[in-house]
This record gives sequence, structure tokens and C-alpha cells, in this order.
Amino acid sequence: MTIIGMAKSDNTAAPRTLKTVTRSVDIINLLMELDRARLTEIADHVNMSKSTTYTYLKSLEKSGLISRTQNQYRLSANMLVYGGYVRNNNILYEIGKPEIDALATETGQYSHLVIEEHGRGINLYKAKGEEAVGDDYQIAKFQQRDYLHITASGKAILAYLPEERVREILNTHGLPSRTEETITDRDELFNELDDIRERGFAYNDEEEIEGFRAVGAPIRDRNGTILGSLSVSAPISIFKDERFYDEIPELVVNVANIIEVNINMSHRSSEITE
Amino acid sequence: MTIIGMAKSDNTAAPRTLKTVTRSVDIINLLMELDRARLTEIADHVNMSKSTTYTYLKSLEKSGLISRTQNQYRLSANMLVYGGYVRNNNILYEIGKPEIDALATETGQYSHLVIEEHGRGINLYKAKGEEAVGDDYQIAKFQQRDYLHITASGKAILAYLPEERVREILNTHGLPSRTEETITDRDELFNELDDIRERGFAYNDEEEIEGFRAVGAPIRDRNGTILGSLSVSAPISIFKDERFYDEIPELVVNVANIIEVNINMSHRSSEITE
DNA sequence: ATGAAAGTTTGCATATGACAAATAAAACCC
DNA sequence: GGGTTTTATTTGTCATATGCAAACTTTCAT
Repeated sequence: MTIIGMAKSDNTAAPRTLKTVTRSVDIINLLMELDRARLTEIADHVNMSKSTTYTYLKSLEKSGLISRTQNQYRLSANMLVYGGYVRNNNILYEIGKPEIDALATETGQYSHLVIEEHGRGINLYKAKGEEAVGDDYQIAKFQQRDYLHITASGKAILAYLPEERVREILNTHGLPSRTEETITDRDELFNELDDIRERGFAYNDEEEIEGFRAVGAPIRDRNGTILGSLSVSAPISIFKDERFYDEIPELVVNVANIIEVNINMSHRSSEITE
Repeated sequence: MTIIGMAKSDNTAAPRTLKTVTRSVDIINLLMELDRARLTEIADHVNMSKSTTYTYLKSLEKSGLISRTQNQYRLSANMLVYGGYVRNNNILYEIGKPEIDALATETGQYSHLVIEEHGRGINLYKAKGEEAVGDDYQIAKFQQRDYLHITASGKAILAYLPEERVREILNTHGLPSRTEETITDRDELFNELDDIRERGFAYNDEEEIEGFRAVGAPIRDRNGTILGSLSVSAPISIFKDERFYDEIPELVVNVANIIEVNINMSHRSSEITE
């Protein structure tokens, strides 16, 4: 009775996709992995002939997605333009940024504003408090995106997504673990999500990074649709139990509520259809 | 004897480019222009059949470059991941950010860190001082990229780029004007660039935005190669002549020098080959 | 200098993308 | 609420844009 349901019960056939697009994005993602690479190296990684790869690289360069310095290719600074556009036009960023800044200042720690896309959590903004350690804590430095089940902000989002959607996300990404504490079992996760809904906020107790704790709260629109979430994180030594279990959650939930109110009052709130 | 040299004396034929890539990026850029759009609208704009456009949109969506909410397509939040990656891995950002922050605090105004790519100035980072007006001054709000000849930071870069490269850029982008004061004449621009090199920094006196002034200074590596530039900008009422012509330039050049020293001392400085 | 490695160009065959037409699903409207 | 228009999706077919190999050029290393 194994229900290892990779079923993919699409009644609708998947729409056609352009190989050229897929391959282009493969190259772009590869460049984010390698930081910079030369033609031959790239061709090897993506399993295309050198000549074909050459054409791709030239095309991507001409279009402004990647750039080249002496035969080394890397992501173009234009990506900043696209990214900046997305951020500046996001109402959650517009309204949430000052609150996140204030929260980081108040707690002295890191505070993050997160949205979900394609089943992953994407960092919309982060602020660093005075006492926060690490330049940007540890490895997470270059990371703008993470699995939802391993962070407080991510779990706060999952808890308020339709269950069907959650299952879809789990099917796509699974439950990879990051530390001993990471939740890797579906049932356990669903229980956790129940708890989160009951409490109204999420904990992350060393589930992402050993020695780190975080508290996250959902940000929802007036219909209850989840828009994103925010979190505050710090080393255990700073988030001792009293603070971690009482003080911080109150603060975080409070700020989440403020953002919700401001968004719902905003004339732009109609834009957030999702 | 008109030497209106659009000559394009390529002895090398332009390499092949993939139509699919060009079209994909056209769609991406269109979405940045329209913010969000539906299939039919997009198909109209890019002059492709609806069915073809459909395939493009699905492909781009699946690859994570764009996203869809109820048949409205827009840039994906993933762009933040790419943009964030580019920023975080840029040594000029790493080293320049704290200096720009300090400069904004010190002057109370806006300070920007700019790099050049594809002949345009791209905002790597900006900081806002306490007394700076506007949420992000005026229209410039969503803009992450600008022509080089209309800003102080841009002119500071142009002044230290090889003349050949400057001509290339001018051929590509021309000298579009933004205000009455914008430099729109080639010879005038080259004279200006001479002046900038003599002084070591650039002025922008209402050339970009009416009522706004800025001072920009180049940031170069030990070989004299331009890496980027920084600037401080404010309304004329704040940058009165004394301040604009003496005080601010000294400050700006000083910070540029500090950044240069730090970059050249950095072990990563080898990365900046360009 | 010489050879090897990396990048670039070109011709050709075929897989891939473009379109039209058909179908399905919304949105509109009287 | 049913009929009409608009919009989105699917599919078959054909033309061509893409992928590869092989030739050529440049760069690097010894």
C-alpha cells in the first residue's frame, strides 16, 4: 500500500516549453553557482557542444543577461536592474521595509521580510541590528532563497497556504534537511503547521543553522491570503528561552499586524491579487 | 567630407544569436515596462502570434524568470535572487557600502555607488541621509540604470574609460537629453570629460533632474582602470554654491580614495580584471 | 618556436519553434 | 441566464532556427 504518489495526475498535458529558454536559464543558474566561468567549462557543465554553447553565451551577453570579461562569463549587473525593479514594485517591501528596519533596531538582531515563489522563500529585504553577529550570518551570505520548511518565516508562510498547495510544494522540493533539527517528515510538518496556526507564529529552533533560533509571523491580506512573512533571528545565546518564547514572538506578531493593517489600507492593495 | 561614421567597421562578422533568447529578453523587458500584462497584450507588443507567445510565457514561467497570477504575467521574485547574487559578490559593493552609508549620514543626502555595464550606469547601492528629500527622489524611484552622460557618477566613469570605448558607447546610446542642462553635444561632452580628469571629479548641475545637483568621483584600481564611481546628490537649495563647489567635492573624492585603497589592499582585488 | 588548448566561424541536417486553426474557458452583456 | 464575444490553451504542420562537427584562428604554455 505504498502511496509514493509521484502520480502527477495532470489531466491537462504540460504545455510545450522552449528548449532554448530552458538551456539559457541553465547557463544563468550555472553562472550563479560557479560565479564566473569560461566557454569550455560551461559547455562541459551543460552538456552542449562548444560551438552551441558559444552561440548561447553570445546571445545571452548581447541581451544583457550575462557579461564577459576576457572570456570569463558571469551574471550581468543588469540583474540588479531586474531585481531592483521587482523589489521596488513590491508593496510588501514598500510598506514592510521601515518596519523591518525598526524591528532590527529594536531587537538588535537580524530581521527578514520573505515572500514565497515557486515553492521557495525569497528574501525581499533584510535588516541587521547593532548586536547581530556575522557579516551576514555565515554561509547564508549569498543566499537569497531557501526552502520554506527550514525557516521560521517559511513555516509561517506554509501554515497559511492552502493545504493542497503545500502538498504540491512538498512534492516538488521534498523536505531536505539542513541540521539535526530540520523537520524532514511530512506528518511532523503538518502537525507543526497546525501548531503555528494555533499560535499565530512560527519558531525555528536550530532547524536551519545550528546555534540559531528565529521567530516568524505571517503577513496576510484581509481575505486571509498569505502575502509573505517576517522573522527575527539570533544565536541561542542571545535568544534564551524567556526571550525566545515570549518577548520576541509578541514583538514579531505585532509588527506583522502593523504591516497587514498598512497594506490593507493602502490604495495599492488591489494589486496583490494572489 | 561628412564623417558621420556609423561605419561599423567590423572585420569580424557578428556572431550568431539565438532568436529565442532575444525574444525571451524582449518579453522580460516588456514586463519591466508594463509591470504586468496578459497574454494577448504581450503578444501584441512583441509581434508574435498568440500561440507562440503562449509558449514563451510558459517556458519563462517554468524556468522561473517570470511568474503568473491569474493570467497576469510579471517578473519573478527570482530576479531578486539573481540581483542579490550580483550585488553580494561585487567587491565594490562589499567595500563601498559602508563608506556610502557614512557619506549619506555625513552629508544628510543621497549617496550612490555606480558601475558601468553595456554603456549604462547601474546603481549598485544607494543610501539616503536624514535630510534627503523625496522617498527616493522623484521619478528616479524605480530606476536602477541610467545613461552615463547625464549623471555625475556616470560622467566620472566616462572620463576614465578609454576614449575608444566612450565613442562606442555614444554610438550605441547617443546623447539623449533629460533637462535643459543635459549635455547633448559630443564635443561639449569630450571637453567636459577633460575638465573632469583635470579636477578629478564630476559635477552634475541640473543635467539629470531640474533643481538637483550632484558631485561624482571615479573609483579606479591600481592600474588606473575604472571600476565604478560614487556620488552625492541634493536639491540646489541644499547644495548652494560654496558647498557644491568646494565642500562636497572634497568629501566625495576623499571617500572615493578610501574605497580605492581598500579595494587595492583586498585579496579579492585580483577578481576585478576589467 | 612549437605544440596544445581555448575560442570562433561556417555548412549542413534535423529537431525545434512559429503559426493557423480548432478547442476550451472565461468574461461580458442584454 | 443564455448567448456572444473575448481570451487562453492545445494540436498538426511546415519552415527555419538551432545544434553539431569540422575547419580555422587565436591564445597560452613550454
